[in-house]
Amino acid sequence: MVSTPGAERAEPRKVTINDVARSAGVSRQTVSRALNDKDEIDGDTKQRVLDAARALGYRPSRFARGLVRQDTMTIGLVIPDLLNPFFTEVAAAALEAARTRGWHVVVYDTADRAEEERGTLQVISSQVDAVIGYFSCPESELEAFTRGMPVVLIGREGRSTRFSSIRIDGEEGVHAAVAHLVAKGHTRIGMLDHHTRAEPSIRHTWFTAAAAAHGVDPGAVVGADQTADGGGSALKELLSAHPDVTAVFTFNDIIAIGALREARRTGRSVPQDLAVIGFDGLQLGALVEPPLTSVALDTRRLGVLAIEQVARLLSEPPPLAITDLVVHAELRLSGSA
Amino acid sequence: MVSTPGAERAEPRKVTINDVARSAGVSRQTVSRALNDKDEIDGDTKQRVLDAARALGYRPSRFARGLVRQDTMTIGLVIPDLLNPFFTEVAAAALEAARTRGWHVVVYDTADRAEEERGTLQVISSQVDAVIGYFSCPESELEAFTRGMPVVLIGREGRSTRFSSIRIDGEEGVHAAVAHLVAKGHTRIGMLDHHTRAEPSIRHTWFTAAAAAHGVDPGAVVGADQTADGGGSALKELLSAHPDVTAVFTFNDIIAIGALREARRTGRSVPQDLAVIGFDGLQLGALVEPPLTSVALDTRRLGVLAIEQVARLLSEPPPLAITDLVVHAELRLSGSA
DNA sequence: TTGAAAGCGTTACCAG
DNA sequence: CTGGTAACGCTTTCAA
Repeated sequence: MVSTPGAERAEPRKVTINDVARSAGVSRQTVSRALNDKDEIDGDTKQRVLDAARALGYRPSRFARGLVRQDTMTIGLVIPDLLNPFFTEVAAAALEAARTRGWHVVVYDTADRAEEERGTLQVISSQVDAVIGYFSCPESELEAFTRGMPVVLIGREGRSTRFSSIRIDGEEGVHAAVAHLVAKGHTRIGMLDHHTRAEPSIRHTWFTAAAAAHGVDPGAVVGADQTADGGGSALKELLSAHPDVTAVFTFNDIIAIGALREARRTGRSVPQDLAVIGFDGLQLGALVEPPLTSVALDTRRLGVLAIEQVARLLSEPPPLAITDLVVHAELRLSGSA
Repeated sequence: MVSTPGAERAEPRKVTINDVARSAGVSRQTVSRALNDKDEIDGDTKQRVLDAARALGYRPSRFARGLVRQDTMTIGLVIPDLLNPFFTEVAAAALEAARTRGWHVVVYDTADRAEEERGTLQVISSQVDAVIGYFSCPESELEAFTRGMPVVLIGREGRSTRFSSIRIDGEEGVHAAVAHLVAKGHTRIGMLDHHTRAEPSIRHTWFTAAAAAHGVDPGAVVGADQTADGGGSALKELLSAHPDVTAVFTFNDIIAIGALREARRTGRSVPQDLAVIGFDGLQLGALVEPPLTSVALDTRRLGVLAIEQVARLLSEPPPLAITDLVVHAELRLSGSA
């Protein structure tokens, strides 16, 4: 939980521009000139001011400065887990895109907990000019906390027109993945979904549809934590419940990688004994053995699109033009299937 | 490069508290009361104000608010590459530690480029209350840009007392790594250092000393980019120059993982044909095959210590108490050596 | 319960 | 080249 802010302020009262002015025997404005490197100031005076400022340990207040020169954009980026490479990749792309615009990005990691998400939502509106995030709370709540602020949702459909959202469309990709497995002769395909808070994931829906389209029974599904360990345990569970499964599709690459490792541990070779296809197409997938086949999307594009959409929202008055922002995920074949 | 900030402001002039007051037919203070949920206000009035605020799309200025209630702490976290899991782990820990204090963290990814680092330094002082970072520029420059602000350096010795720094001490760990390799019968041990900007890395120094202590020739060293691909190419280069090498120590785990993959590609089995020991002890090391042996440090602790040190700096007037902040790295044996 | 006035720390705009 | 004055948008204090 977010504790009382500012509990640990520095003891000494803040040194202001006035203190520096007094100490240097000049006026505030002159101090301002010296510090902001204006040229309309005498060399000696400037040096004297700079010295005084340094001596006092003066640092301009970013609030006062921001108040008068309204030229700073700060974006809040809210993600459930920075250690999940998917979000790291998105965040890295967003940071870069923001940097080219001179924008600052405050990152909030909610540890995938509703409580932290709410805490963040609570404070964020007074800290940033716009929000990009992967939220799991209901839209009504989002709405309440972000009123009047541009919000871009990633990996989630925005049902209200209040929010922009960037959709991840993996329907065709998942279809292709199942088709590939079927073509390879697999007739029993399982899925390691993620442990959802409520409903099954959309990726699961895609899987079910694709399986049905190929006459495959989509019944072998277990939930997994979104970690490699979670993927390992889930695979174990899946195989013990459905020993005839010879291929698995997973909610994401992290889970797939855990499954890969579990398969290895139990002496199955991949893809011969068990084929594995993940989702996300993380760079990480290329580092494991065998390299991971995945329904891959462009995480970089996701981050960049989000920043671009914020820019659009900022310059365009509501209501939102209903641009359909989509990142498509496509099957990328590699060693694991 | 960081472009002109705020180039894309919203067209419509900002709605202020005064606009809301006028629209609701009350005074500023009443609006303030309504929005801040004070109880000294009539229910109807409050509702009317809230409605007006929503209708106008009003959002309080964080600068004005920050100016009057000085209770927000924002830390700048500067790292060379968020996609490098080492920094991701440190960042995640720092974010979490900051969150428990109610602090906000602005993350800057400098893409490992001096130019971006300078750009960041340039703007950061007017955006945050303290800085935590992995910098490569000279201290004099750091000093100039962060005057009067608490600064905590990670993974780098602070030579001046102007900065706090958290040291990574891997001397014993590297010694143990070399000892382990020697005990396994390796007599020709190479190192994949990182491509440094200037001098060889301190890790290389540790390696040289450890090798000497064990009567091993430490001459087989090549530089590598800090990526898996970089590690792969570097291993190729090392082995072609020194075909008798049977074990390598690497600057970090990412490079080691690349080396692992390259070894596999060229048909060498690890650790039989080639032993590999990395540095950092990333979680990622447990996902590759074989699991990576590494001189491991507690990245989480690094991030947490940095935040704690900022807190200390904030409450303690300079000059800095010379606390020696260290994170020790120790050999963690696994499959690759 | 509400409003008027006084800042918070800084920079912009004019005078001098 | 320098200083006075007026914002910037908000909250706090004190009266009404």
